[in-house]
Amino acid sequence: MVFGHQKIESRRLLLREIAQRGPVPRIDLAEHTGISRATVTSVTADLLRGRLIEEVPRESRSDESARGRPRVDLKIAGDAHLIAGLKVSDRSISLVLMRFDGTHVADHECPIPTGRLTPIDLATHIRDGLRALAEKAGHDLSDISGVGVGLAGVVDADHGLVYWSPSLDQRNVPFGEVLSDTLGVAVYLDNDANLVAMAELTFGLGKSHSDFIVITIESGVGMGMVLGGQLYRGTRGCGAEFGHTKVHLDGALCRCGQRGCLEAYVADYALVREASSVGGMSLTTPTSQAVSTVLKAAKDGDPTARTVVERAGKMFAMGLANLVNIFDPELVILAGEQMQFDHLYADTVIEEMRKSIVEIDKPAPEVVVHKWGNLMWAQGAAAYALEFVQDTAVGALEDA
Amino acid sequence: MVFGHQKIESRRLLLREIAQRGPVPRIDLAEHTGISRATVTSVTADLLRGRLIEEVPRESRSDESARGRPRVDLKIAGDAHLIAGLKVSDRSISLVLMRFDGTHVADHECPIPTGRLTPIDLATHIRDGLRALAEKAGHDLSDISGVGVGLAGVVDADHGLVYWSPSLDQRNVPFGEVLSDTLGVAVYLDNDANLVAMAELTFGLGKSHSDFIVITIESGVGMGMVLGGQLYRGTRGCGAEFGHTKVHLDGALCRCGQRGCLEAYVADYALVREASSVGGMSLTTPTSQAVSTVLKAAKDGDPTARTVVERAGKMFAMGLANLVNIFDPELVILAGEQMQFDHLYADTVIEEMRKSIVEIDKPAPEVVVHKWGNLMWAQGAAAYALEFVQDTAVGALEDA
DNA sequence: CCAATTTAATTTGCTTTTCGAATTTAAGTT
DNA sequence: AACTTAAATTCGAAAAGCAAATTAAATTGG
Repeated sequence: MVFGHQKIESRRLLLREIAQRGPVPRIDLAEHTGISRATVTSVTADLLRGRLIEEVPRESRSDESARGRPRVDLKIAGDAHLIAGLKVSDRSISLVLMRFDGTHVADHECPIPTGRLTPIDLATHIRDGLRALAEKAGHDLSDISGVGVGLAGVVDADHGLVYWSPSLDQRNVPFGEVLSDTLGVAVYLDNDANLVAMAELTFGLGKSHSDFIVITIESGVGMGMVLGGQLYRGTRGCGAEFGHTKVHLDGALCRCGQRGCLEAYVADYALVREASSVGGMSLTTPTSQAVSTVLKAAKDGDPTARTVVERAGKMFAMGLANLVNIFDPELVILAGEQMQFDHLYADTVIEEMRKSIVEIDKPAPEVVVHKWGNLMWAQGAAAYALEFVQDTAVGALEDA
Repeated sequence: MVFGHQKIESRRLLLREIAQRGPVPRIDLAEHTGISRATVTSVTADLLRGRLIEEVPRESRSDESARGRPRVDLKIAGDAHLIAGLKVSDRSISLVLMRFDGTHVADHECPIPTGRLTPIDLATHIRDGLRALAEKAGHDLSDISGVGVGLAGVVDADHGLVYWSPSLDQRNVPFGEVLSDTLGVAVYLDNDANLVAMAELTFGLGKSHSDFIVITIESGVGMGMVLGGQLYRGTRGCGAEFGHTKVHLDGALCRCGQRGCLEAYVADYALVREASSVGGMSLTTPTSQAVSTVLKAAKDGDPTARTVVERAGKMFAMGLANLVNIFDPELVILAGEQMQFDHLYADTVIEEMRKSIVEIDKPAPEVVVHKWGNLMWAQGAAAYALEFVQDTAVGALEDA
């Protein structure tokens, strides 16, 4: 048939719908998908038989009539599969384990040597981390149905190919393959910039929005885009390089070697560099501490520090405004874990952005700040893997 | 059925495929779409019966064996429908008439009063223009199956609503409705920035690329995006405002009232303004002539003019690089009709852009310059309408 | 407490759509 | 003229989904 096996297609569609809407009765599924009630009954029967979903009694609500046959909610069967997600950063790996319904099972953090590793070494560290993670929950590595992996650098997610990553000592590594060989489990690789967007799409505001962008600030500035309910990756797989968007002609030097990058004004190292070179501040302390010093000085009214911090805010607002002007999203999510960057998330910055976007009668996009924890990335990786595991599970359903 | 009437869906799919690939034999259609040969035969039979496509003898090629039953090419039946496209600009309307297969029938240009018009007035001018256009080809307005209309401003294409346009004296006009009432023909409205992208998608490089951006320079700077083979409009329908992307904090004043917009450095009025305010050039002549003067002076080595023009180029390169960094497209198309902007399309500018994008192992996106004629916009509008006419025609096919 | 009512879910029979395999068609080749 | 090759068509069967009818599970009212 045209669209592959169609029955599989509607199974997939309904499974996704149930995953997204949480417990939901059949009649609502029919309503929202446009599939007839008869077919919903038959398809959900298949899913129930395969133990991918389960029926749960519905608690009565005041807003719906209590008469008639009561609705029966369907939800994803949490125990159907285990999914892991992890992100590799410079000195550690963060991991989470979740059930098929996205609920949290365990998390873990394990240190790795700093600097570049061989693919085999990194794969081994990941395997050890996953084993420890599984053990925490009384499981075995082989119980896991899929592992999502986020890696900094340039990654071709479709082919599991790593063009370049700060974590690896080689270029053009088929790391997806290496990893799944090492683990004996299906591995889904992606650029880490996309992970937070994925996490938002699956567990966050994606439930109610289909076009949004997510900005993350850590050491660098990252970005993920969701367009039409789908993660958009560029064509070369190198994610959206918002941090290296130019905000000043021949401006400040960026660690990427170019000039005028947004990152060169707002990243931690940029703040410290400026404050120490211009002001009398001698900052020989490590970066993270030095940043706090600069921010505190700015708050306390030190004029140099204040200028530096204010300019960072203005540049950030300008970069954001450019994004909004180009994409016209419904929503902009600023995600981060560190209080360090509060100055970029400040109302004044957002106000500044609003003033820089093209005005029309419709309201400007909503801006929300999400302070996620450290596991945000790993959870996004798991969300990414979850999609594949869902599809695989649907494909593996036997016919009656 | 799940996806609406499926037969209609496969008819639509095959018609699009034929439209895009030009004359193509059935077996290739089956190959490319994944539809079985049996079904291709039956569906194309329907399309043939409805006279939407026709069989043409295939010229023999050296690269395919001449044995066996020869392939029979299918192509869109040009005479099935007439489609018009038009764009409203400040002092005239440009129109084209094309056949169902996209071939040119006639074009026309008619002046309109400058300044804002009432919706009814503008609709009347459009009707008159269309009548003149149809007459040129020996047709009547009522022979036209669909009209695509491009309007500057903020347009909600899905609802035919014009939030604001420099051509209209009112806001929030349901202009699509007004027009189709006036014309008695189906009207499809869109923001003009999208039209060139549409034209490229349908008649230009869209045949071989699915992710690209199109930049247009006239008086302002416009942009259209094609992502995944589809035109991307923002969520508020206000097109991609590349021209009002900020390239300098608190920079030059733009006619939109904000500061530092790209347009404020590269648009015609910006060049003239700078050259006259700084240099000794007194430019009281009309803008288009003044621009030529500045450009000529720059070429002849006048230092002031040269600085102005060079900076425009650098700013443009920076804006382009930002786009590439964010989208990572396969291709960037610079489209324009006026030789005036050659300085922006120069190799040095493109080279400058290449130096400002994030480097990875894969090659940078291709950049091509398309010097289309004045009718580019109108043709894009027609291409937009063509899609709808195709779908309508498929939907109207009677069953055997 | 039982009949009527209401609403959700399921079953039944049928239609639509597509496909695979066999067949036909239209050429070239020997 | 008989054979080969490859495209297109035909034909019977299977898949998938739907509408309408039916069944199920609750509340409400007398």
